[in-house]
Amino acid sequence: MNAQASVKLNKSSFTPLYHQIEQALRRQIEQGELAPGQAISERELSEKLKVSRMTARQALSALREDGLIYTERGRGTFVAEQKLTVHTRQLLGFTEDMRRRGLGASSKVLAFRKLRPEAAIAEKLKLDEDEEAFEITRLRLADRVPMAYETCFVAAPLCPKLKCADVERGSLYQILEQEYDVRLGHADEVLEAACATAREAELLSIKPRAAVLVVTRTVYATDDTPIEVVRSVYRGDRYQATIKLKRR
Amino acid sequence: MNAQASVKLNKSSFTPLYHQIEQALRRQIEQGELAPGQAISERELSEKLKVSRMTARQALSALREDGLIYTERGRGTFVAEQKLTVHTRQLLGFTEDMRRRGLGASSKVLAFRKLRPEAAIAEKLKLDEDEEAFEITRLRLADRVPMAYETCFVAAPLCPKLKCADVERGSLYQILEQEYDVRLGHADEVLEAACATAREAELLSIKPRAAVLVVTRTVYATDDTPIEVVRSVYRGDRYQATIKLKRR
DNA sequence: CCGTACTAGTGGACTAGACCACTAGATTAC
DNA sequence: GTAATCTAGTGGTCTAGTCCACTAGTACGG
Repeated sequence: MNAQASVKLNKSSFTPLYHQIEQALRRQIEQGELAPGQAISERELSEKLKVSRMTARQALSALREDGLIYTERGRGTFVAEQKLTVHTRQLLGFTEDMRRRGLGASSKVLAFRKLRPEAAIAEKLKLDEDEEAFEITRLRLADRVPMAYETCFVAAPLCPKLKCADVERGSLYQILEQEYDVRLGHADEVLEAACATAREAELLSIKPRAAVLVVTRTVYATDDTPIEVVRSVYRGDRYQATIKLKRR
Repeated sequence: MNAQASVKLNKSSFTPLYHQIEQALRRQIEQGELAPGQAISERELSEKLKVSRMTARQALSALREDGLIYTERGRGTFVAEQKLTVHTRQLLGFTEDMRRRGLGASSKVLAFRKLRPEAAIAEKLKLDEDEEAFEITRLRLADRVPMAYETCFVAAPLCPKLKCADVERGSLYQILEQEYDVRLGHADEVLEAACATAREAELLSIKPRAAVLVVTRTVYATDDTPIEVVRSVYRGDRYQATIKLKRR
C-alpha cells in the first residue's frame, strides 16, 4: 500500500498537476506497483501529494475513463483488473494496437510517393490548391502474418522532410510527435465490412472476395488540424475492433 | 443570444445541477435554439444560473466530450456544427441509432423464447445455474429495407414479465429503463467483418457470402450488472459504424 | 501607416473548504 | 443471538474565490 506516496510532483512544471498525478498513477498501475483491488482514497491522495481534493479527483477521473480504476459509491476507488480483451478505444497506431494484443508488429512499405491527392482526401486534410501529401502504402504484419493493407495520406506541409526510410524504420505517429512536434489529438473512424478485391486478397493471403474490415480514419492534432487520412483493410478472420460505449 | 438564460434549475432536485444544465443545453443545441457558432461563456452561464463556475464547467465538459460544443483557449466556448456523419460512440439502441442517421427504424420479431442460454452467453450475463434469459431474434429495418439481423439475450431475472408484444411495440432499452427501472450504464462492443450465412443473406436480401458487419455487444447497468448480450449482423453495403478516438 | 501597448474577456488550473448519501464495521440494546 | 444504532471513511456535489496564459479589439505613438 501507499505506493502513491512515492509520486513526486513538480509544481513549477508546465504540465498540470492533475496530469502529472494521472501519468504517475497510470504508470504504477500498468507496471503492477499498484495491484488490482488496491484502494486509492481521494482524500489520502490529496493530502499525501499536498494538492486539493478536486485536483486529485480530476486525475482519477481520467483513469476511470480509461477503465484503469473503478469507483463504488460509499466504498472507495480501486485499481481495476487488467482486461486485455476489451480496451477503451484510444487513438493508437498499428504497432501500439498490436502490442496491446500481444502480437509483434512489422510492416513492409509497398509505395511511398509525394503527390497531389484526390479531391476527397485533399478536402479532409484541408490542403490548399498547391499543397501535396505523402501517400504511403504498407502491408501490416502481426507475428509475421499479413493482417492489414493500409494506405495513408499525410499532409506534406506538416512533415516536409519525411523520407521513405523513416517510415520503414518505425511508427509514423512517433516520427510526427518526436521529429515534427505534431501532437495527436483525436480521430474519427468509420468501420465497414466489405469483400476483398483481388489485389487485397493476394497481399493479405486470403481468398478473393473474403470478408475484410475496412477502417477509414482521419487523424487530427490537438489544435484540430487534420494530419492524416488512413484507409486500412484488415483481414476479417483475424482482426476485431473493440469499443467501449457509454450511455449519456 | 442568451438562450441559456431560459434554463430553469431545480436546486432541491435529486439530479445534480451540472446534469440539469447539461441536459438543458443539450436540448437547446439539438433543437437549434442555440445556433452553431453561438458563444457560451462559462462565467456568464454560472452568473445567470447562479451556480459556481466549476459547476458550469462540469456541465460543459460533458457536452464537449460529446462534440456538441468546442472550446478555443482564450477565445471562448462555442456551439459546434452539427456533424451528422460522425458521432461520439454512445450506447444507443437500433431505433435511436437509425434516427440519428435520419432513417426510420422498424423491426420484425422472428422469435421470442425464454430459455437457458448456452454457456458462453450465460457466463457473460452472470446467470446462476437455474436462471434463464429471454432470447429475442429480430429483423431490423431502416426505411423499410432490411438493415440488420439481431439476436439478443436479456437476463430474465431483470425483467421477469417481459412479453413478446412489449418488444414488438417499442424499444427494448426503453422498456428496461421505464418499466423495470434498469439504468443502462455502458457496453463493450466487438466489431468484425464476416461473410453472410445463407439464412442471414436471405433475411437481409443480400447475396449469399456477401460481406456483413457483425457487432457483438454486452450491455451493463450503471452498477455494472450485465443486462444483455446482442449479436447484430449488419448489411455491409448499407451500414457503417463511426467512432471518435482520443489520444491519451 | 504601422507597430506597440493596454484592456476586457476567455478558458485552464487550482485551492480550501462545505454538506450530503452511502458503506461497512463496531457497539449497544433488547 | 439478533436487530438497531453509532461512527469513521468514502465518493458526489457544490461554492467562491485565485492566479495564469491567451485572444482580440482598441487606442496611442512614432
